[in-house]
Amino acid sequence: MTKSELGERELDLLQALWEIDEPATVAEVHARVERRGVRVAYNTVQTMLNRLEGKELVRRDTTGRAHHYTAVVGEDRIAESALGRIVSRFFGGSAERLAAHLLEEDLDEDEVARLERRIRERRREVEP
Amino acid sequence: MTKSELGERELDLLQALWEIDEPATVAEVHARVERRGVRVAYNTVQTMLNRLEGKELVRRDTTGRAHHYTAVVGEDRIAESALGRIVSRFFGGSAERLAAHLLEEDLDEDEVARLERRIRERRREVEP
DNA sequence: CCGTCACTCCGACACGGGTAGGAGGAACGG
DNA sequence: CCGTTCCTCCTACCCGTGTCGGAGTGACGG
Repeated sequence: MTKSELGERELDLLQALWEIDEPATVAEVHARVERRGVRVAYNTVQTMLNRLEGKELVRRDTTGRAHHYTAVVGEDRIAESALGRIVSRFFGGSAERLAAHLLEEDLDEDEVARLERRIRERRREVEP
Repeated sequence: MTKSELGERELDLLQALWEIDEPATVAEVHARVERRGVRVAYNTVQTMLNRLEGKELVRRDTTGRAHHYTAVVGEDRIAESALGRIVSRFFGGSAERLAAHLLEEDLDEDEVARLERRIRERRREVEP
């Protein structure tokens, strides 16, 4: 059970780690999030990274002068759990209803067309 | 700009108001959320309802002994904004990518089939 | 008329995310 | 060798959500 309800900043840091995709120092993570337009102090990054370690969402390699952090959770898991909350709260727990909502409210014609093609392709794989 | 980032409990209360769909008292809202399985004190409901009023997400009619609260925001708006955050954080701002994700990860065959039909129906409306 | 009840109001506290300063120590450049 | 720089660690504070308790008050049943 993904206990989450991660804050925005925490997600920013995780995202930085996912992007870097290898053990990264505080400085590297900090640089990354700042380049994303998130203004935050170096120490703040460090603190939150350590807190994330406490939640076991991040692992820390303390060998060497600058410690290296790695995300322990994948982006998929976090995305899925965030999505799950939305689906269960606003769409009666039905991903299908969310899909229908996207269709009606958020996707333009071209996007719908591509989605349809995707569906057909998928059918070919599953149902030969 | 929907400033939101509403808490779970706040959403519970809004949802209760959406469901009741008419000016409701604290007692009514409380009863509603409790029946949903959310255990919370009457006073907590009152406090949060008043805080929601402060955020102008809820309006209060103070005529009469028991005040009546009404949601000022629609469920759609809140859902859309929550969804928007997910989309921009995890799907590069593209609802299409979210749809693709649902297709690959969350929908079963039948659901996909129904979605496809929906798409065709939509096409008939838009493109006669 | 009086006790009880049903509400509202005000105040309080916990917890967690967010933010950061300052101390202290290791390393590095000259 | 020495000052500067780069990190870590510890500590601290703010704010918002979540959670109530107790006081005060108007209404209502008997």
